[in-house]
Amino acid sequence: MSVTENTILEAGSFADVLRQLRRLVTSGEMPEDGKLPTEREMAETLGVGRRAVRRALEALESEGLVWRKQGKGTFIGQPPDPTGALAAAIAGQTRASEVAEARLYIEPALAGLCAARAKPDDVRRMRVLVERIHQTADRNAAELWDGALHRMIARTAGNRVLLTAFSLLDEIRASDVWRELREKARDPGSNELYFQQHMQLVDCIERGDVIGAEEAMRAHLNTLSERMRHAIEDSEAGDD
Amino acid sequence: MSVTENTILEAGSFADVLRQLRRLVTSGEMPEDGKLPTEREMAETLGVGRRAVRRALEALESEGLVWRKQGKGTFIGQPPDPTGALAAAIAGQTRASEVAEARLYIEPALAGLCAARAKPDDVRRMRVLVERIHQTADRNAAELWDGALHRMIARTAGNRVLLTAFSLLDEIRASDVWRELREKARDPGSNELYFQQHMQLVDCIERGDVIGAEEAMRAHLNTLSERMRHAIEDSEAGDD
DNA sequence: TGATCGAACCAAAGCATGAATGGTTCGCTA
DNA sequence: TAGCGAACCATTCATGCTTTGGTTCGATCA
Repeated sequence: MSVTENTILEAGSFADVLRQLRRLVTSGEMPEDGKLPTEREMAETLGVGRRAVRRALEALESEGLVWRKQGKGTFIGQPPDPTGALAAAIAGQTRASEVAEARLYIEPALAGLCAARAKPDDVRRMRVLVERIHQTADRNAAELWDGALHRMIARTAGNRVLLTAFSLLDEIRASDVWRELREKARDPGSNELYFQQHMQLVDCIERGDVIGAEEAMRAHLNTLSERMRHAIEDSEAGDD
Repeated sequence: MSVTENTILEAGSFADVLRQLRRLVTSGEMPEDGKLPTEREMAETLGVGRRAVRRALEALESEGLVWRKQGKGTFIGQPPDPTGALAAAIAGQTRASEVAEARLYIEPALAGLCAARAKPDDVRRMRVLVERIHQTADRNAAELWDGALHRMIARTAGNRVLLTAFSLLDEIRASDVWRELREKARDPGSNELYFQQHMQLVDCIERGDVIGAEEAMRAHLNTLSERMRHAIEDSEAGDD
């Protein structure tokens, strides 16, 4: 942002509004749906023209802090991706085995492409995520970091169609039924193994080893679904 | 269908209606959107109770000839899949190379699963499609049959998540930009090669050869994208 | 002269209402 | 008992009005 400093001197209209709105947005207050007041309301509340409010919102939008939609409103954060609706639609119809199977085909492909295309900076960020997964004590939080790592690999692969397919899987996994399934499948003894697998995967990606990355991802997913399968069998045996 | 024959004797209401509606549906008449009259209209037109119409429609629906939706109506054929909207959204953002790449990962996976799960009856229908592709003189029509074969393989694979991913690809390929691209890439000399590849693919599927089916599909897609790439380069060279 | 403001208009989205339509239940009749 | 007619329910769609961001224009003031 190259905000002209002199405008601040002018009884503060635009820059003033920008500061106030930025504080409002970043403070994490506001209703849970993240919807801000309308531009007209803000203008009146802040005692300033609508034009000034719009300029401030444009700045915040370019920073990715808010997103706007004509006829809808201004919202905090990033615009929702259209994958969610589709994922919800098919989530109810799919069995766990189908999702695991699909992952076993799509994620190794993404890992391979990622190995071919990742830049040093990408690898560095992946290593940070691997660290976070391993160091986080709270397993729920660790799973969020794990998801972030897989998403990052998918994004770095640089194929939007496969990324959409992955997002579909990711959304299904994020649904409620799956979360509790994963909690059942949790096994503290496996953490060390997961860490080694993650490290091996990122190592392959770093040296551009496509086949190796695919294999590493496949091995990782296999141990995951193995654990999951055991948990399902146990719980089903318990239910009978 | 175990329609009780005696009902026909009773001045024919249900069985009579069923026959009339089946003829109406299979005759390929009706408006292009495939929407049938409302149940109430049909009942009045045929001079019969709504209940009889509903029973007939239930039979036709169980055969997959029509689909119905509360508040919407009764339609000929299969219900549309919800992938369309998402496909349209990402179609504009993706390059041809990305789609080809994604195909190269997803379709071999589907071919492999298909080889593992196809029943003799499925294989028989695939062979019919291969015949049709090869015997149809009109290349536009032949491409429709080709699409049908790939879709059938995807469906027979029996994984709904991967099927959704495939549908996404399929929708993108069906969009206008892609159709004209395929027309440019058309090469009459390749027809014999495509036929052989299709035959080899179905052969692998028939004998449950997972690896072979994957390889065959991969080889097929590679020649396709090879042709496509040449066509793109030629047209770009021509544009300069 | 240049920036800001207020007002008005445009286009996209939401919302409320009513009609159409498949899904369901009830009592009546032959 | 099966069919019929009627009524009611839940979902979907069409319609018109309102909201809201996007845009333009002239007026105002430093």
